[in-house]
Amino acid sequence: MTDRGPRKESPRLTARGAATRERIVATAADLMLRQGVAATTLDQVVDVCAISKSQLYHYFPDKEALITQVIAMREHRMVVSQKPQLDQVRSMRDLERWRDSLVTGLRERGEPYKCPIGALANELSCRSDDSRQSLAAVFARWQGLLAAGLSRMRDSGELDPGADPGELAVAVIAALQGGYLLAETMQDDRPFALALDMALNHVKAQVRDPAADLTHSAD
Amino acid sequence: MTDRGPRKESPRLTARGAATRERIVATAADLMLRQGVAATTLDQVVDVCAISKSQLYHYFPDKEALITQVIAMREHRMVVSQKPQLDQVRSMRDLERWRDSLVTGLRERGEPYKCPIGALANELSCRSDDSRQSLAAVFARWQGLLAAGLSRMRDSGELDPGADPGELAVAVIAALQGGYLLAETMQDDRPFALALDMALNHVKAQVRDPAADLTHSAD
DNA sequence: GGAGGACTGGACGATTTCGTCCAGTTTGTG
DNA sequence: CACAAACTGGACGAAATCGTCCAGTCCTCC
Repeated sequence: MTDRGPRKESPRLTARGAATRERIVATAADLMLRQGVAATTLDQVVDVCAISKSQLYHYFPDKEALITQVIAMREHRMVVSQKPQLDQVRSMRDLERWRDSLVTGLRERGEPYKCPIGALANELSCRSDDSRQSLAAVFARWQGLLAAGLSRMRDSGELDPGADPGELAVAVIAALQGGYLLAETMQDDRPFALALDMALNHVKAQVRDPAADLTHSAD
Repeated sequence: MTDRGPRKESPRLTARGAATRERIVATAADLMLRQGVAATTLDQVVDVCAISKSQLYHYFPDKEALITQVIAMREHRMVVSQKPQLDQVRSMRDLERWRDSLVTGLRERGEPYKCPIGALANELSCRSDDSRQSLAAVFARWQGLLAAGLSRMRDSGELDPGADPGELAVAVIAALQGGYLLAETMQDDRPFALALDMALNHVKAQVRDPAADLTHSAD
């Protein structure tokens, strides 16, 4: 995603040009997270980004194309921030660490209590089927990262062999999304934490044999 | 909500007038659920509703006021459809019935896989603080109905005395919301069912004594 | 049967937003 | 240096949308 390689009809792009382009997308992504997609004006992007309108239309044919790139950036950022952690998941403790970093991340960053992907999905899923499918793919990828971790837990015997990592991952992400929505609406981060706790308990309920766990957790 | 009683400055409203007014709100609510609030035009409302624009502005000073009424109608409908069921909740079985009716309701009604309240919350929470607070109040009321049921389960001994109905309700509603979002985005109702199953399992984990349950569930 | 609310129907102005256009300047690199 | 890409800056047209206005008709209840 960072270097998007030899795309179609990219008429030679300088490092500087690529940087500007990236900055435009980042600015749009930020505004769209705070205000919504429809409520974000191209003139706003131009102003905040401190460029002239011609530049915006130099890099993007229209607003649609910009939105598409915003989605791509959100996917990229999700992978960058989630993959390192989720790839480490091999036990419930790892999963709890993941949850903790999400909760503290929610509190600390100055952004609204929103999921950058979920907010886009909510607004765009009914506007263009292309966007909807892209967002569905992002969710699928996120679930895939989580499901891989759960699979490792299952293969190592921590999870019950009958547990379905894919289904568990879907449920966990759903809790995550709902937690974001309630937290944002009520301006309170507790719903987010409660939702994630529920999700982890749901996973924990599939832990193979709690007693067996005690045998090697006597640290 | 249906009869909104003696509101401020309601200059005598005929039955017919009230009906038209209600029809406008219902039409707007429907369009806004399908397309989003910002994407719904007043001209669209006028067209679908088959009234003239003057009528719309006869009943509502501006779009904001209409949105406010849409929120009120959504709350009313939520209470009408949820309260009867949730007031009956006294056991896990009742809760499962509630879940089942939500799942089948999702499939059967022709609407998108969206929560009418959650979709509004997602779009409006960052636009006006008034709307955000109204929606927060709706969520709170919904959670209250559910929490009341969980309280009855706790008082009757089905739930552990240490269980917190309020927190449980928040988590369940969060799962519900996330389930809606994933279902809509992926155009698949399974995430919704998975999320609700997780939520009910979370409640069930607080059931006091599973063994005692067997004594009177031999039907 | 009369008063007042319900309603038509479309013209209209104001504003916002998208997207175009272009003449000219700056920057960077072969 | 020369060329190409990066960039300015604002004027501009087109379209959509909000909201106003009004002359006149229809309905309904007292």
